[in-house]
Amino acid sequence: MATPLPPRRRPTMVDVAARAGVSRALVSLVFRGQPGASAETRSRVLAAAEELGYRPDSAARLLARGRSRTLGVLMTVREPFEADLVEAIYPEAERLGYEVLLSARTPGRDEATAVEGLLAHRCEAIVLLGPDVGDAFLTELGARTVAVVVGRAAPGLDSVHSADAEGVRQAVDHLVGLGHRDVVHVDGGTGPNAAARRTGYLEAMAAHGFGGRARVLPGAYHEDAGIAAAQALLAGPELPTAVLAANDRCALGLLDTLRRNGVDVPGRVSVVGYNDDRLARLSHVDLTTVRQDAGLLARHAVRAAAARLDDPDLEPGETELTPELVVRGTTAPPGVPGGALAADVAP
Amino acid sequence: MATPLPPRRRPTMVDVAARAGVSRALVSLVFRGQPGASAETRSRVLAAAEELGYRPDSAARLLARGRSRTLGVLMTVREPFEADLVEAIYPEAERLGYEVLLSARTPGRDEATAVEGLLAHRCEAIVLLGPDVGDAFLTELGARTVAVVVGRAAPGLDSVHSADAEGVRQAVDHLVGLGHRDVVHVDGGTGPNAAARRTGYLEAMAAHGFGGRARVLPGAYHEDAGIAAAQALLAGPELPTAVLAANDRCALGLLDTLRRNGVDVPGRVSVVGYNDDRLARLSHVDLTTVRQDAGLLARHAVRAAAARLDDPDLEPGETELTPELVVRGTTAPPGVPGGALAADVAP
DNA sequence: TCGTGTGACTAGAGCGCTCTAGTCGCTCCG
DNA sequence: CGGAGCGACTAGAGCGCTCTAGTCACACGA
Repeated sequence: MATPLPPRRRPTMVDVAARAGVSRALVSLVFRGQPGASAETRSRVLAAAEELGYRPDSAARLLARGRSRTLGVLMTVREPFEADLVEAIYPEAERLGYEVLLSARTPGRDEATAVEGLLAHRCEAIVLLGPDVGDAFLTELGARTVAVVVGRAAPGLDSVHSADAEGVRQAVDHLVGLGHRDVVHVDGGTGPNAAARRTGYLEAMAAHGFGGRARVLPGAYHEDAGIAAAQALLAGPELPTAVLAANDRCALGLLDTLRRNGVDVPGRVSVVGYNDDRLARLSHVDLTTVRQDAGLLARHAVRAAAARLDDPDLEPGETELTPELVVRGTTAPPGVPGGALAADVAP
Repeated sequence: MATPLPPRRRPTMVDVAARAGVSRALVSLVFRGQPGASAETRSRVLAAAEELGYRPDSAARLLARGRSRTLGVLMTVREPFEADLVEAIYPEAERLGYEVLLSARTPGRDEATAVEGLLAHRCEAIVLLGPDVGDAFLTELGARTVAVVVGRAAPGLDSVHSADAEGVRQAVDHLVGLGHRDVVHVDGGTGPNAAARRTGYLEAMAAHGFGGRARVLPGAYHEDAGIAAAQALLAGPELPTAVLAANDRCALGLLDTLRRNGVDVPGRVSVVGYNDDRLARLSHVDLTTVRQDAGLLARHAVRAAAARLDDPDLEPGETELTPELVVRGTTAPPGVPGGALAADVAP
């Protein structure tokens, strides 16, 4: 008995109800998993739905229900750390009974457009990933809907981020503990959190009594900045024994350029990144870095959104998670051949 | 005259209509940009909407309109090539008047779930990125909705992909042109398109009269496979002078491992990737690779979806784009010190 | 015998839009 | 002067659901 496919029309509840010989309301009931239908009827409805290839229309469902129970996520394709976040958002949202809609910010599509799309789809809350969202934009958005920012502090909004100064301090402690004295920081420029990381570095150096040796190189949150910084270091009078990069991508550029120029890492120079994104963990990179736990950040963000949704009068809060240093293969005590090699490399 | 914000309720057309002193229908008309409203009324409506912070609810709009004009995109966060595709899909979709909804396949969220979400949101067509979608899944999906697969051929569905054998041939031609005789292929294992690339390689080698020297190493589409292949080569009796990797990620692992073991690339061994994703283009990678034009693939995919939507009776078609070799810094003529170095490296 | 539960089911009013089929005043023409 | 034509606007049905307020049959205790 082949299913008589209606022309092209997508089957609705009415079709299922007719086929199962029950009312529309009963079908709705079954699909919402509510009590009130006998086991026998329930399975008959389900079978009818299956035969027709019926699936509930979430537009209609959204409309009829007051709430959409949908979370919008603003992301950047291509940022490995955000990918980690997205992966972690899905399960937590599901656990709390929310659907997730993704919208990407790209070079040709700004945040406003991306968010507009999410809002039009009735997202109850927006989770903004990545710190490169404008401040003015944020406050305006916060006034209009529930918004949670992941990766940086946001005044007047819910935000989840890690304690950057603390993370940097751990990295400096680790390097100093290994015996390093000349630790250079390649910073994140004007990027968000860059100031916090920079300050954290300076303070940590001072705390160890190396305030005078602290040295900050201008950088940014991408590979090219790392490459440029490495070239600057190679051209300088003497290589430091350790470099603390603004983030993992910057560290990667740095690492690669140093090695290509015959500098042994970690033998001659130790390198530390920040974020612990997937790239850092790859076996051929094996970067010592400061981990921001993407899973934890994501869970907190989703919960914050849900909490605000449950109680709109809740004060927006800032959640600061403690980052954790992950020691891998790019750090070691300053090498014995250090001085000699430095001389070799320096002009 | 402050806007008297209603408790929390999102404003609707009725609110706007009341404020502007017109009917609901007129507001709808204005928002759809249809003729039939005087310029004066139009701006009055727009002003009222602005004051109330009204934005049309796309769930309701979707429901009322027959069509959703929404394209669903199934993607994998974290695959650089897919990021390129997504970035290119947005503008083309907008050009054709479609919205885009993203849904990610993650380790904990399979394709079926991701697609289900898109379908529930009334996407008219689904664009599936990345070739790791199951075949059975595809045919079932194709029967249910308009689906376009990007990155591989798909029987009975619209698909857009590049001519893999041709791309590989270009790579082999390039290497042979440089003087290489011993070109090894690290393949993509059972991965999609891997067979096509493998065959392309074997045929190209044969065409140059080197069929007997052709050598395929088992691999996969990720960095670890490249690392393993490099280790196998290093452990072997003699290094080839060139390696053609299954894709860029594989090439990256290969590249890194070779260099770490003191093998000069491209001096001693040339390496070629496949895809030309962003990573390959980074200045510190600078990989010679076969480009699949993400922008072109994306545009074709979106257009194919739109075309099928306009005319459901259209035969599904396979679009094959010609890939193009991009010569960068990882290929060079086989080095003079080749033989000697090979002996050095071999045990 | 009647209430009074209770479990299984249904009727019908929305949700916020779109869209068809109007109505209402005008101007213009024969 | 009557109506055709037109621009500006409105009424109201309907999209596919959810949800409240039922109805109906049946068992059970007093």
